Amino acid sequence: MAKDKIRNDRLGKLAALKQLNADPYGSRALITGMVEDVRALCPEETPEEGRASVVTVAGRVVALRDMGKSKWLDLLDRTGKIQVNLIQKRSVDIWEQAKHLDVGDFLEVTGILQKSKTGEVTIFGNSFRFLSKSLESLPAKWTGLRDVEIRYRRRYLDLIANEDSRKTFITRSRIISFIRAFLDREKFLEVETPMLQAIYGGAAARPFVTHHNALDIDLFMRISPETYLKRLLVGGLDRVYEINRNFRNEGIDTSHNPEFTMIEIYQAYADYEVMMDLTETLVSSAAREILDTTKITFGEHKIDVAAPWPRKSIHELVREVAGVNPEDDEAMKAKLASAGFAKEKLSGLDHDHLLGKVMDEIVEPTLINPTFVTHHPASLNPLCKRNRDKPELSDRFEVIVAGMELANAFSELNDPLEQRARFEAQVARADEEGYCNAVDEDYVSALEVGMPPAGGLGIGIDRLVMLLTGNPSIREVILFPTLKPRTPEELAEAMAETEEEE
RNA sequence: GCCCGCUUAGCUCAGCUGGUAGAGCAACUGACUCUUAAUCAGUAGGUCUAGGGUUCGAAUCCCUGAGCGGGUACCA
Repeated sequence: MAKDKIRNDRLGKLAALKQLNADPYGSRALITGMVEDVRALCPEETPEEGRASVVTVAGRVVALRDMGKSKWLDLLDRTGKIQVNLIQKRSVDIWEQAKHLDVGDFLEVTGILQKSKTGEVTIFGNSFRFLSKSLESLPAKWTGLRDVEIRYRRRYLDLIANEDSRKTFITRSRIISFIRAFLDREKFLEVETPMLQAIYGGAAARPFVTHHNALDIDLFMRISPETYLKRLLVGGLDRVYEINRNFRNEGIDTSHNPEFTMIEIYQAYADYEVMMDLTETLVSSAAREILDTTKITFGEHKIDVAAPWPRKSIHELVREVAGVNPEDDEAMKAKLASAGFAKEKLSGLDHDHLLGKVMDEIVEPTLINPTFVTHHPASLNPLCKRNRDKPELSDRFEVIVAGMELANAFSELNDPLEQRARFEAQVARADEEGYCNAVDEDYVSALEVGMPPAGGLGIGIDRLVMLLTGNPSIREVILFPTLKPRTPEELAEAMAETEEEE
């Protein structure tokens, strides 16, 4: 195969370099700076003899133009590309090594920084050193790498070949840094709470189960850090947040990955309305800081994340968007049926679930710009405070953008007696709702010690990054999204299991 | 889970109603000291996703499986 042939050729070059006493896998490079910074040092005019500045950079060769006794190459690091020229005459002693250069190799280059005749910033190399010899050819520079399966499984190739992808992940990192800086400024404390939990809760999702050998107990990968963060409010850490992974054992699609990054933020003495202010400020200022604009193109949609965002109750939205009376179950059923839903599926739904269905199916797809959807039925979330005036509703909101749930927040229930009662009701329905596996007595007894009223907020970081980078698929913003195993050994194993099942 | 689509050289892709596989780039050899998708001349490279079937003959048609993508269901 061509692939093996290339590898053998490169192994030959590796051996040749060793013959020349050159280490193909060099160590520490003493660079002048990153490519971007070095480029900025380049003088406009060619300097006089003896006054030129000598710089050292390191990076991967991504293009090689061979002209016999001269070679031009492009060196890439995270910040950009810089052109390098090597001439036999100027670097006689290492010219033999230069003959073994390939696209893909990492080099350290030292030379004079000045523009070429065509105006390109160039390092005219006096010397270079191999930092790493590549044994596999990179994807063709011009066509890039489009095969999504290779892009996800071998993300390093994607990052080398596709600048868009590289930018997406750099932006992701900057978004997270921005959020941390923002919350630190507001005197929030970043904390870490258990990912291995004996009792899981804080959301409605099925968990991953794992096993601890020494304790000989099953543990659950957390579906949410919520109850642990609120224990910290009880402990007096009155503003906390955690950015980390949650795990939900459910379907995979363009907005769901089994492990995903959430930020949860809890602020004592606040409520859900304070969290609305926080959410729209956080997101819109992140956009302004990182994108320099609040206007975003997302798939088909033009979205503006500038604050303030409209705040609408579920009842208002059902009335305005779906055009039905939210108190009239039959009208909602008729509406859903006319939208193509099977009547037999609708008959089993109670009032609260009917409302949820109308929201999910009819209202949310129409919400493109960020919208606070408020006052969900209290029965749907046992951790959420009831609305004072309408106790059948909760003081809660979700943020919907481009039809997708971006954030979820509420005033935290801090009455331990009501909390226990709601947990018990939930466990009784656990089979159908899958909300939690047991009453979390430890959490309830924490509430009995006393938890201040608080606003709690969760934002899906992956979805926020999707929004701010204009990527309509969550796999484009997760470096290594969950995929089925594909290596020969893994495949053989998977096949064997399939056969056993049959 | 169900439905639809995709899978051909290292990469990006052609390949019609079935006639035995092609291009560009990358690679290799040679020429070339200001190129930048370098150029020029030449060479090599394939289990057409896997298995089975129909056929004189299958990348192409049929069946089964795999991976990936999209939709749908599930996910308050």
